[in-house]
Amino acid sequence: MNRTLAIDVKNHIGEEIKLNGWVHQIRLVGKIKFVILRDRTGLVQTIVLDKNIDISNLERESAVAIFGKPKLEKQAPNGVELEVSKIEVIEKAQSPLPFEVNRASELTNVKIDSILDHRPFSLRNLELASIFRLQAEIVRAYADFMRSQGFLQIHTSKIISAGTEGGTNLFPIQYFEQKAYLAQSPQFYKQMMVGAGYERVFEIGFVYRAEDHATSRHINEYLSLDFEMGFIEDEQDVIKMEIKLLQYMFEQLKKNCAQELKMHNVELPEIKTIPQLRLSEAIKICTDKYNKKFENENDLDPEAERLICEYSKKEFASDFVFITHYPQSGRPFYTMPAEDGLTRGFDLLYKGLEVTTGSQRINNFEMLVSSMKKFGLKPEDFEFYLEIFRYGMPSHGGLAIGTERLTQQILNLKNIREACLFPRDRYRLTP
RNA sequence: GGGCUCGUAGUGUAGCUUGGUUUAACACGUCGCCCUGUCACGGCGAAGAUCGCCAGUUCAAAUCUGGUCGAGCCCGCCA
Repeated sequence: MNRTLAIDVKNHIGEEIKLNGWVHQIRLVGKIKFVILRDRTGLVQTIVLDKNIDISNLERESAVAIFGKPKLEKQAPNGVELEVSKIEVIEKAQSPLPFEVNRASELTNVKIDSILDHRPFSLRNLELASIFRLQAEIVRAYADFMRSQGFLQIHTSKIISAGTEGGTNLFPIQYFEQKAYLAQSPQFYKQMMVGAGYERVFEIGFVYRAEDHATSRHINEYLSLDFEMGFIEDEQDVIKMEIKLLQYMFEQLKKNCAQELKMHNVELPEIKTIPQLRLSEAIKICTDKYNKKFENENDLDPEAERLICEYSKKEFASDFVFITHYPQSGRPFYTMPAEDGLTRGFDLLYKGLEVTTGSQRINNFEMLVSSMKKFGLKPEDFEFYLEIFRYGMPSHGGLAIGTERLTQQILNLKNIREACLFPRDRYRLTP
C-alpha cells in the first residue's frame, strides 16, 4: 500500500490508507486511545477504538506504520482523525528518551548543550526542526535572487596556501608535503572570477575562523553567503544590491515559512529602505545620546552595535542599519580607500549584531600591491591572486553574510549554535 | 589571550548564603492501576540521584576550601 503523508490525510476520507512516521504522543483516555503521529509534513491524530488493538507496549518516538480510515471529526485537531485498523512498529524507540522532544521548547527548556549532544534526536522537535527549514529557505532565496540579477554561482576551494585578511587566525592543515590552511573567506577567488569575465558571481560555502572565542554569536565554521560584482560606481551599488536581496528574502520567508515564523512568534517587517550612518556619526550618537565611552574608534564594539540598532529602530523604524566609512586601519588591504584615511567599506547591523561586511575593492594593480606592502604582506606570495589585476580588472565590490547569524537574528535565537546543525566551536568537534 | 558564572534522577530546576529533622524536594518523562473525546488530558500509586570527579576542613559536607574535568556567558577579534 502506498504511504500517505500526514498533511494529505484529509484528502482520503473513508479510504483505507497507510501512514508512516514517529509516535509523537500517546494519550490513553479510558477505552479510547489517541496516538499522535508525526512525519515530515506535520502531525495527525489517530484514534484506536478497537479493543483488540494492543498498544500497551507502544513507545513514544518509535518509527511506525499506522493503517486505518480517516474520518471527519469535529473534536479532532484540524477536524480530521484516522481510525486505526492496525499499527506496525518498524523500529522501537528505547526508553528513556534523551529528553522530552514533543513539546514546545519553553516547556521542555532543554539546554543548548543537551540539544547538541543529541542533535539528530533534538530535531524531532518541531520547533527546533523549523529553524533549519527556515534556514534552507534563506539560502534558497539568496541563490534565486542572485541568479535573477545575473550572478553566476561558483564553488571555490576551501584549501588555500595563505590567508586573505590578516587579522583572523587560520586553521593550518597538512597538505601532503606542503603546509596549507582552511579558507577564512572565498574573497580572493570571487574577485578573480569577476576579473575572469563573469562580472557577477556568488558563492554559498563554509568558511573557517580559528578565533579563540566562546560567545553566543561565534562559531569556528560558518556558512558564508558571498557575492562580488564588477563595473560598479562605488560601494553604494553593493549596498543597493543587498537591500534588494533582503527585501526579496523577507518576502519569500513570509510567503514560504509562515508556519516556521509563527512557531517562533516572529513577524517579519517589510523592508522599505535601510538607513546608513558613517562610523564617525555612529560613534557620536553612542557618545552623545548614550554616554558611551570608546577606547578604539576604528570599529563599534558589541555594546555600541546594540545601541546603534536601538537608535535605528527608534529613529528610522528599521531593524537594519548600515555603518559606512570605516577607517583604513580596521579593514583588509583590498578595501578601496576613500578620503581622509577612510575606506569604502561597510557593515550591516541587524537587531544589534553584525551580519554583513562588504566594500568596494581596490582594482588597480599598483594600488593593490602597495596596500599589501603597507599591511606587511608579500605580493610575491599572492601572485596567483594578483595576476588578473594586470589585465584590466573592473571596478568591483561585494560582501559576505553570515547565514547562521542571519538565521539567529530573524528567529531571535539566544545562541548561534541553535542555528547550526553541527556547530564547531572552541571545544566542540562532535557530533 | 583576559574576565565572570554553573555542574543535584533520563530532562529542567529547588536546596548551598547560615554544614546537622533531608529518608536530598518539585515539574516533565518512565512503570503500574483507573478513566469513551483527549489535544500541555486527568486521578491514585511506584521506581529512578552514592548531589561531575579527587583531596582537605569538621563529630558531621550537596552545602565550606583547594585541585581537576566538563559546560555556559562576556571582552578582544569577527560574519
